[in-house]
Amino acid sequence: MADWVLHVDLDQFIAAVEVLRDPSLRGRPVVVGGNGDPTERAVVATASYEAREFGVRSGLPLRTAFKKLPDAVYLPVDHALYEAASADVMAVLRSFPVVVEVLGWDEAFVGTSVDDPAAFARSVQAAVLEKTGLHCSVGIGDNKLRAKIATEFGKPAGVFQLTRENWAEVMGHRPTSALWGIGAKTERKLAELGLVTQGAGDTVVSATPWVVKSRSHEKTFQQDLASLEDIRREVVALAHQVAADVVAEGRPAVRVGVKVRFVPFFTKVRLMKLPAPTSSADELAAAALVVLDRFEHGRAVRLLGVRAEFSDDDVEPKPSPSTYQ
DNA sequence: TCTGGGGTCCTAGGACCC
DNA sequence: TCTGGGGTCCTAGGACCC
Repeated sequence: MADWVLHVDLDQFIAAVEVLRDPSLRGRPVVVGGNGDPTERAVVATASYEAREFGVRSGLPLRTAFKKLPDAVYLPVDHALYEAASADVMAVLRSFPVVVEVLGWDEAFVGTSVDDPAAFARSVQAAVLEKTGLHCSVGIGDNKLRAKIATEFGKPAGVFQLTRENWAEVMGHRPTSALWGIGAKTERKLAELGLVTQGAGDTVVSATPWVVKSRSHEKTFQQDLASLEDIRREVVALAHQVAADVVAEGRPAVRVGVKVRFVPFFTKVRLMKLPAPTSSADELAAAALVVLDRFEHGRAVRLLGVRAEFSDDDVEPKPSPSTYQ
């Protein structure tokens, strides 16, 4: 028996959940994003494989997607539905004798000790499909980084194993941005330095529940805001939404931040430590207005955001090694 | 028909203290 | 007569991920 890290990732998760709700969508190009109105300021959250064939992918402006694919089905984002589906999938994973570390709605690390990880991965896929109707891909690795990267080679609905043995063969010719955590900017910097890739990574899969460190709400306005009066009103409204999350979290906020995206597309963030921790909507709104006053105003505003941050001190201690299997 | 929303982590610089 | 070194707190910004 050997220790393995599996990375389980649902295939086109949001689109797949929408197809489960409405099976008539199966096989059609489905695009989920914003309020489902492809003429609004919003971007694609997920596109089905049928839509991806036409170049519609996550992050693309909905308006651009609509130009490429006017006949696709456009749907609004339904967070509650995806959260419920995600919880079902995680429950299936936990039904195995493994440690599950949730990474997001549609992915998790699974730590296990088995002789045949590929066979185990297949049984996980079969269980997830049977219980939830959703397909997933599984990456198998000797650490988290390799497992995470392996998943992409297994999509869709497949299994791929990436370890010290085949790392150079599989990854050697790929750009550094193929690594998890390396994006376009870092890739460019590394290329200038001529640096090569390597596969050192974290092997500990932890079941410790994720503890949120901040809560935020932001809003892109369909029409830019010109008056300070409108801006202040929207900041107060966002602060009240954030306060509701803070109350639900049961921990007071210790910092308040305001994000302003000015026209044409220029974003600034200001933060302030609160004089005392609070969960009060009025106090958070008042603090947000104080922070708002510290911006240089004058340009029109296309987005506003308000964030509340929690103290690091009340976060649980690190998992002990005994949580590792 | 330009460019969402919700997060985390890291770095760097200034203020301040001993 | 001119100012070291170390530490912490706080804020701004960058980068990345889903």
